[in-house]
Amino acid sequence: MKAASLRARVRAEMTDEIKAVARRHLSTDGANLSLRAVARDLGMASSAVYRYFASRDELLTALIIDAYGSLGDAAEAAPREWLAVCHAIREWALAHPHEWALIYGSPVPGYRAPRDTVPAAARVILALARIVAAAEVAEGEPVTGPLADELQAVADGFAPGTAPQVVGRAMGAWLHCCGAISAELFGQLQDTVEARRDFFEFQMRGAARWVGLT
Amino acid sequence: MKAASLRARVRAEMTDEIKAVARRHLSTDGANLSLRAVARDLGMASSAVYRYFASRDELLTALIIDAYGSLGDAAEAAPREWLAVCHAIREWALAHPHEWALIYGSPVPGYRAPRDTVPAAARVILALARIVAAAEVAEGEPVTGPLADELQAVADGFAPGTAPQVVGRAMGAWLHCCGAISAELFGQLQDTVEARRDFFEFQMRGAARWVGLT
DNA sequence: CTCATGAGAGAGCACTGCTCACAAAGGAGA
DNA sequence: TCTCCTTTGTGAGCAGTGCTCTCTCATGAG
Repeated sequence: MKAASLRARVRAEMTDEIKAVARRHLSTDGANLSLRAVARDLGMASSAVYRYFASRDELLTALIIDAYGSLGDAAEAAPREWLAVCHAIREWALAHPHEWALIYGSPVPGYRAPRDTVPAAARVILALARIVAAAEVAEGEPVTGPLADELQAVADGFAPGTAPQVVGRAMGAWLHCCGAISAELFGQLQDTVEARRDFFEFQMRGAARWVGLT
Repeated sequence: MKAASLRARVRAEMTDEIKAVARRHLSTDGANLSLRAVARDLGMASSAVYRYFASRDELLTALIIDAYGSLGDAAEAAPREWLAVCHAIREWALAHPHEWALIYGSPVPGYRAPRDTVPAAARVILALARIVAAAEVAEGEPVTGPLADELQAVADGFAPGTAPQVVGRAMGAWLHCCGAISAELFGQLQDTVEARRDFFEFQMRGAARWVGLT
């Protein structure tokens, strides 16, 4: 796997370059990314790009996976504390709004790349789950029915030993976090709340209290 | 304004017909709505549609406003109770997923029609705000700083006499609601939670408790 | 040192949004 | 009633898109 990978090496570099240009286009033109424009910027024929990505959707999927990774990095780099991680996530979203829209906005073609994205997406959630699992939170009133089993399964996978209702509350906090960021990014708070950071912190403090942290 | 409106009348009918076909296309093809395809379905030249909508974006804006109206209707038709309204909103979203994506997903071209949509968007929120305003909720610990003033301004506009921190919590509940529905619709809960309705109810019960209802 | 494989070019298809000059067709004013 | 003139619809056309195909050619593998 040394000299044999020379060709694979330049291929990987080219792939990265395409993704970089595509990411730049994404941040200026929005979600309607043009493969031809990317090729034009790279000084190559549009058909050549298809040697690297079978379709525009495949390029987008690659960008989505990378975005999950980047967001995961940001979340893991923050201090292991609820508010810190939340703010790290929000700041990443503010810095990469179109990539946030790509992963948490409406699915672009009405279809979501199925399995490839799941592990990448899990990292951010895990960063929050770790905090909840590490803390001692009150269990509160239990959930019942099939939902309890499902939440128990999630708990077994993500944070063993956590009560299902705590998992449910943690997921709620995560939804609250996503909702707040998306609302801010997508213009839902326009002309209503300008103290965005304070508002977000207020929301996430509430979410933490609901989960049972502190 | 009687006979003079004959022309305006057929124009309005034509406009509605275009929007209806566009809505149908939206529900099958997703967000990448094709004006030409709509025209084709109507048996008219694509250029004729431009007599009614100056651009594809303008058509989409019209659909967005209509969607807000439809959602507002659904929310107002529900019993004036927290959980009932939340479930009505969710059920509307499940019935009109692409329209939900249109209004609460990522902005399609990176741009949001500015003022036209605001009053339409307010109705759903008002349906929830009424419930909070009508209930007697504990004020809890107060907010301070500029955020408090902004929340107070929102309170004065939406539900006079409500404490700013209650408004903040209510907005949080709304964000939680939006986040939960979007997550369900956009596939975030895939392979994790199947008891969707129970999960949503669990979330919104928690949101209500956080606001201070019941 | 050959030679197959991978990378790139370019034409082409069907589609898109949008503009333009043109042709009916109907209501408004004389 | 007759004449305009605004409104509505047409079809061609431009620039752009995703994607496929065939072709060429340099280069790394054997």
